[in-house]
Amino acid sequence: MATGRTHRPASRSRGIPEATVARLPLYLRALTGLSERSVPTVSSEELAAAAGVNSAKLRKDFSYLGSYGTRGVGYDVEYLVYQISRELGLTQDWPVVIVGIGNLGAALANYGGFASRGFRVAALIDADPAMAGKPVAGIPVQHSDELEKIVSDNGVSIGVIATPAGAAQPVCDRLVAAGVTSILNFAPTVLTVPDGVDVRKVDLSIELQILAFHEQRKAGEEAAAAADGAHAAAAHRGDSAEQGPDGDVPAVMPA
Amino acid sequence: MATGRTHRPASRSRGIPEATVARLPLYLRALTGLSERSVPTVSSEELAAAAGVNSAKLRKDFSYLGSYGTRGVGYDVEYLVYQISRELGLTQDWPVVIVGIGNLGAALANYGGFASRGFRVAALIDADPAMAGKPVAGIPVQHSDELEKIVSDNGVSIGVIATPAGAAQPVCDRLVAAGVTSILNFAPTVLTVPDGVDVRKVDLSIELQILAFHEQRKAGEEAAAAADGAHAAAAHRGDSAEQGPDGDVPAVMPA
DNA sequence: ATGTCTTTGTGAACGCGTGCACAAAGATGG
DNA sequence: CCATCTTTGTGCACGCGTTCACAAAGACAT
Repeated sequence: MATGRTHRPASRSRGIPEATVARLPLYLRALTGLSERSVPTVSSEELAAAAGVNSAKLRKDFSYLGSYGTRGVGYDVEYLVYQISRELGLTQDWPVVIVGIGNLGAALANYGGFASRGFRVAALIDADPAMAGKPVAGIPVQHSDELEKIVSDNGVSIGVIATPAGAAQPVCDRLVAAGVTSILNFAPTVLTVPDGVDVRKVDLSIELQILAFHEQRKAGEEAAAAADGAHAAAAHRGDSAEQGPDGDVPAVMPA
Repeated sequence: MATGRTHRPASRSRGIPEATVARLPLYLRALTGLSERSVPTVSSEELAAAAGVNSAKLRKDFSYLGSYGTRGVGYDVEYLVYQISRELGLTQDWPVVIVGIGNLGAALANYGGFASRGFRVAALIDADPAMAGKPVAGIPVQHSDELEKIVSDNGVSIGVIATPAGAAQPVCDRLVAAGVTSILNFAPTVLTVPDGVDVRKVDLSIELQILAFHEQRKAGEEAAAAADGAHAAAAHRGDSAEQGPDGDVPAVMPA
């Protein structure tokens, strides 16, 4: 319900699928590269390869935006850059605040990808009084007390939370109360926000855990050829024998 | 047939859907919190709320792992923590290397979420000779020349790339050649890897761009609601005044 | 034991995203 | 102007993921 809502139920806004929106930045980056190399036009096949997706998918994605290609030729790079930028809302300047200037917050403040794409770091905010005034990435850190004033004075609608987990929800609440309606959360916590506020989560350890799963599976497949010893964990499972308990064990449970 | 390893059908391993795997870390985190508070059992409804998902989805996810719940009671927290950890492969210790010790790399090295979840930072690697030997998060940075030796000596199978975009692909190639089979990529580039290597991408600016899209859409809806009858004249927002909800585009087509 | 109550586990329906395959559209050359 | 060639745009089918709704399973009280 109110937690981490990422999808749009009443998405009749323009009918652009969420999956497509998530790929638009990918296309935009590839197109920017082509633009810098002064490539005039690009085919769906070439652009798809540069963006790392399927060409049919790319064409379908673009079809949601309109017919911006020329059959037999391809897409005009500059025109497409403009169209996607406009669609993503990057033709305007979005002021963002970063809350929590630890290692990660500092990394974000220094990250060049923001400024170059329509985002402007309006302020850095930290709860530690010792940080106040200290410049990070050329921007002086301000104390949390100023949060509400900063948000409203700068018309900030996008906030980035890079605080420890415990501080995330209170910071989130204050941001929302001050007028922020989109939040990028790096803290390992589930944020609860009112309706109408978008939250996206980036969780470093979750990504690693997903990799570990696949890694384990790969190791298990390899071990399929080799003999495996008995494992210790005594799983007391009620019934059935169908699915093997884990990836490296045959369906038959040795007694 | 045994070597047919194309994309990620993921079906044959155990039939755990990819979407479910991606949520397991979420459940695990919620369960860990309950465990620390000595909560013995939890219902699907409670756990789902803590993890920020639908309870039906959670039950279905768990059903892929087996029948670990007790009807009328719920799930045993400790038991479930163990089962999910084992499923994700977190009962073993995964050595990881972080390549590119800039702001982001340092943040990752300091991130506590790694060590606490079965991951161990085996080494920090950077191409800058001036960084060599300098300790970050208590670990001395080593020079890129040592990459292959570090990976093979430590049996590293998971690598984290936090380099600038230009260096990402070469670093990736070297990691893979040295034996790494899972890569977490923070550089804004599409990595090309051979079959059998998993890549997950975390892209900060893409997340922001997706937020900007929704933010723009929200602003457009508000404007449409305010100026009800007429098709919204996008206020003085700097961009060209044509992003009405209907989706028609200016006829100006640069050739 | 029996009945009631709670909560799981899952069959089934539905919607979304993906990829195929091809017709339409336009460029290009004769 | 016509034929051919290239590339887009999309109808369609399929599979995955989500959600509903409910029967089965067990706890608990009487």
